Amino acid sequence: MAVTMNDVARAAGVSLKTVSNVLNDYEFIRPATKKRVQDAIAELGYEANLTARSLRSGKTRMLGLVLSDLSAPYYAELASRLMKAASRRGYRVLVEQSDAAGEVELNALQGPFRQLTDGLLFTPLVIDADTIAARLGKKPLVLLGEHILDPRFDLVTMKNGEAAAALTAHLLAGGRRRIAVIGAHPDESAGSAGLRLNGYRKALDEAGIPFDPALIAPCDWRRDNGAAAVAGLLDSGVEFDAVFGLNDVLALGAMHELLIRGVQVPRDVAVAGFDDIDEARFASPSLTTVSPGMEEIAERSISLLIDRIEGREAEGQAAHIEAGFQLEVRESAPQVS
Amino acid sequence: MAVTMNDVARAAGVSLKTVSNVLNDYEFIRPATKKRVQDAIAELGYEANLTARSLRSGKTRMLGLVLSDLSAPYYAELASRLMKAASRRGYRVLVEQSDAAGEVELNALQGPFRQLTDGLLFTPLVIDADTIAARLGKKPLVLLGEHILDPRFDLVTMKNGEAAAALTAHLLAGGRRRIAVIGAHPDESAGSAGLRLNGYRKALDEAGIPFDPALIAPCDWRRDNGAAAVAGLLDSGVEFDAVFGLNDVLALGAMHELLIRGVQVPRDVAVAGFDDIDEARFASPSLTTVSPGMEEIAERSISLLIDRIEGREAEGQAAHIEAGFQLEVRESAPQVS
DNA sequence: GCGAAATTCTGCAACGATGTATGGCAGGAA
DNA sequence: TTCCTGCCATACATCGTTGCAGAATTTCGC
Repeated sequence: MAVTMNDVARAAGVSLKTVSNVLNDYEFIRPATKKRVQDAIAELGYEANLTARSLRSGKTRMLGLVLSDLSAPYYAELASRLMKAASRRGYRVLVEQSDAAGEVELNALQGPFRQLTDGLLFTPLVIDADTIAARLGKKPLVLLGEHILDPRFDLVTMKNGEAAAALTAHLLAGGRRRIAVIGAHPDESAGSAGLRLNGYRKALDEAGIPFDPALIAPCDWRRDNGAAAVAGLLDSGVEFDAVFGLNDVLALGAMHELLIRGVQVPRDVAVAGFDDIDEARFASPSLTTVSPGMEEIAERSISLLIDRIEGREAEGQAAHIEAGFQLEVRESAPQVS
Repeated sequence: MAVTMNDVARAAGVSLKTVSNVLNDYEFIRPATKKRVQDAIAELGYEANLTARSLRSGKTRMLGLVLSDLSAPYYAELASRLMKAASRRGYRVLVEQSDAAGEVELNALQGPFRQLTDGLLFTPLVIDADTIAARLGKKPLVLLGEHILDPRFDLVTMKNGEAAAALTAHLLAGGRRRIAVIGAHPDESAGSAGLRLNGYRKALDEAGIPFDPALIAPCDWRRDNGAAAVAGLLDSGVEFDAVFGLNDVLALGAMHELLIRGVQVPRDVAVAGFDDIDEARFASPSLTTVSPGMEEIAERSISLLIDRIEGREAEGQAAHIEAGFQLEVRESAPQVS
């Protein structure tokens, strides 16, 4: 049986509550008493029981993180950073993989998962704003990414549209005129895919290049889909001189397929991605991409969520935070002077 | 205020304890009573308070997973699979990143983290068997990987030595004679690095090829280290016709550096890795590597740990489980007939 | 139709912490 | 001297659940 506060109290010759007060930095404790208690704690090796504390206080000091799949490099890096940022502030992160299943997303909002956490970082992929609003309890929620842009919810994201436009402009500046886009999600306009596609179209417009739907390949954001999409384009005979993967794994999958088919990158087809995962820098050729300021995203979303939890942030108005981005020009779509 | 068991009991006209019994599938409950309770639960939208349950029962139905860094692709994939396997059995996984810091590893063993979990999946990188034994409480512990081989602890791992030998033999069969090894950990023999290096030496021995220490590059298992190690080898003028990265990111970093320097893969230098991360298949050229049967590792380690927790597994003797492996021959070190 | 056994349900006391209310004891003001 | 205020410590109730022991009811064998 573990050491409890009662044991400490007995050993120190004080009441249970005094031990509690010492632990919680209560102001009015005589230094001598405090020391006696602390000595007893050290001697007995007492550790506070977090479960009991949670039951009594209603706080768990855990944050929930809901994302589709932790094995996707972008999410893995993000989760790692979020966990470190949370840890610095005395919180842990409990991850839930939704696999883009609506049921899991719903359960994360209201089920046992919610109970275990003081607040939620949520990347909704399936359910919509009204569903969230309907199921949302009293605990704080911060949305990540931006499948949902809604004044009711806090949101931390990045300048998807701007970044995609900048990347597209870079490809155009390199002389590319027929830029295929891989990973579009036709049914969804507010999500990252939609916003990035918009950025692409905006850049085309500004350059006076017509938009050709034949260049847009819809698919889920997985490496093998990127490869398959490029295979489809090549087989269908659509001409293109660049590929914009709406995220890095798509671009890398696409690049792999191009190289297998004997298409040279970047000579024949330039390739660009989005996310700047660690792998992009070490691909061959290295991948031109957008670095989304992930550290900023992690830091600010954790800060915002914890501020909400601890009531430091004014209620009533949702925060919409947009992290900056940076173009990482590498071999797959180099600068052309 | 949330709905409690008391509210349900009142609504169903039974005692608090009967509600508890229904929830816990107690055997002797009249079907009619059970239904009344279940209806009341449904009507009130009651959800069990996990914190209270944990306090009372001493179980959290959470498993701890301690690894160095979730953003490493191998760990990300492993964590994802472990979480799914645990979820199927009604457990959650709480991840702790140690960053290979001994202090964090110690705290995971005995601190608050331990309290929050019913059992631990632990990849120790710094602390040794005796330290673990000294700090180990009563809760089950399963070691992952094999930096520690000790009869006191359960261990789930793979045939590191055999696999490395098979991979080396494959390189030798391809006519390679000077195989550089990247990512050795000179101070540690029982860890994955040591075992894989042993496998390499064994294969060399069997082929009658002398071992050359100049070909062994020690470094931590990070992509940029792989690149730097190859750069070092090239600069130092050591001759080699193959690179064996002790894991995939090392191999991929190495391959990147080779290609940048104009060394052709596999013509001039073959490259092989270890882990078969998703990325290996889509690298250019695709990476020859060892697939470690990760699904088996995930499934069996979760099973073992939960069996221990629930007392299904006989105490007293530690299980040492070795998952199988498979050679994935790809472009970077192809089959030579 | 009786006692024993099986079934069904209940009350009480924990699990280990914290919030509230309050009780002493100083010392300074009245 | 008396009263009040500020400091320090305490007792008790409480968070929502489950284990234990036992009460009440039914079933069953003979």
